[in-house]
Amino acid sequence: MRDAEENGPPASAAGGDPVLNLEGFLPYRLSVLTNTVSRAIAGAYSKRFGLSIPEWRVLAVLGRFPDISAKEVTERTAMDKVRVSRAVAALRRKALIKRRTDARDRRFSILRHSERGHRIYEEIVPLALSYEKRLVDALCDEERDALDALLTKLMGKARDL
Amino acid sequence: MRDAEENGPPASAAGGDPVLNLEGFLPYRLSVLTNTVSRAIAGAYSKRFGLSIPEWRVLAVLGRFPDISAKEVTERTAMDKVRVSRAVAALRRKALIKRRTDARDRRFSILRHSERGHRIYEEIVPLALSYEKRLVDALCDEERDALDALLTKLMGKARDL
DNA sequence: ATATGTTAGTTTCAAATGAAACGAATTTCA
DNA sequence: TGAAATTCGTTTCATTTGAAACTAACATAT
Repeated sequence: MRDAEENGPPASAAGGDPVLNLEGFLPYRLSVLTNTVSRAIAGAYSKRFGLSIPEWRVLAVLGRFPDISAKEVTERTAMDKVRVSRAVAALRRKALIKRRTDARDRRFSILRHSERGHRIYEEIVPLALSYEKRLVDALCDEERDALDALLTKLMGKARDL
Repeated sequence: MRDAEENGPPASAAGGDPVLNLEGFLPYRLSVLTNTVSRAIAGAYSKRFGLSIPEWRVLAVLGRFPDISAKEVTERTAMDKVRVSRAVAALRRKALIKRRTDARDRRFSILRHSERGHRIYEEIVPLALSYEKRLVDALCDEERDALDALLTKLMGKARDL
């Protein structure tokens, strides 16, 4: 690797030049960690089951909350409605979920696993949980609790800004 | 909101049906937090300076490590070489960075801010740092240290899997 | 009832993305 | 030497993405 000064001042030098230390910058570190984790998990089911990340997320949330609308899926997955719409369309094409229409308000859909979709879901869940477990196994109990609290706190703050 | 049972069993019910609690699933929580944070920061400079996220990242890493190659940019930003190539091309089009060729090995580029690029960088850095500061202000000193250690630990583990 | 406004979900279109193929420069090894 | 292999960076091409426009269903107000 070419030589370049290692680890200068963290935020601003004496002269006043502001410098951003990318390696220590929280948003950047979060981004790298998240991408690494997401891809690892996606790799576990995308090839084997032909599911995209949005498709898996919809399947996952329907596993826990059957018979909800696409609207509620957007709320529970933090994906925008276009992504959800396309993921739902793809899952229906593959016959992994079924859609009814809410009789009380016919704008709403009612989504639910198909038989096959549910079986696939039940195959993937242990893989996902096992990955999470191996990841979290690097931490002791106190660290796990701390992580949980930190993520909750940061998420709350991030939503405000 | 339509009613749907709140918070069932965390991982697997007595019957043996595996269930994934998306709200508590670490990879998912990381993803939501990261996207929220990234968009908030991007909003601060994309409109005002017409920079995409990859472009800003290249500018940021060149602020800290001037005169590095595109290859080294990929290593320091965790972006793939196609993204870096395009971000570099865009920044050159906007005359925000300059490119030379390494005389010792003419496959390597040598990248550096232009005058204008450096001024823009110096305008954005305080915005980015201020956002990070407000985010981290939700935490006390111990929590900050804990967060730092946790991210380092998780990143190390994630890389292995 | 009719108009106006709002909401759920889809489609369109232009931009972003990444895998794979590529060209140019360099290194390796016979 | 010179042929094969490797590396940096770009380009091609097919897919993914999201903002904005749209349709259909419902709500509200006049």
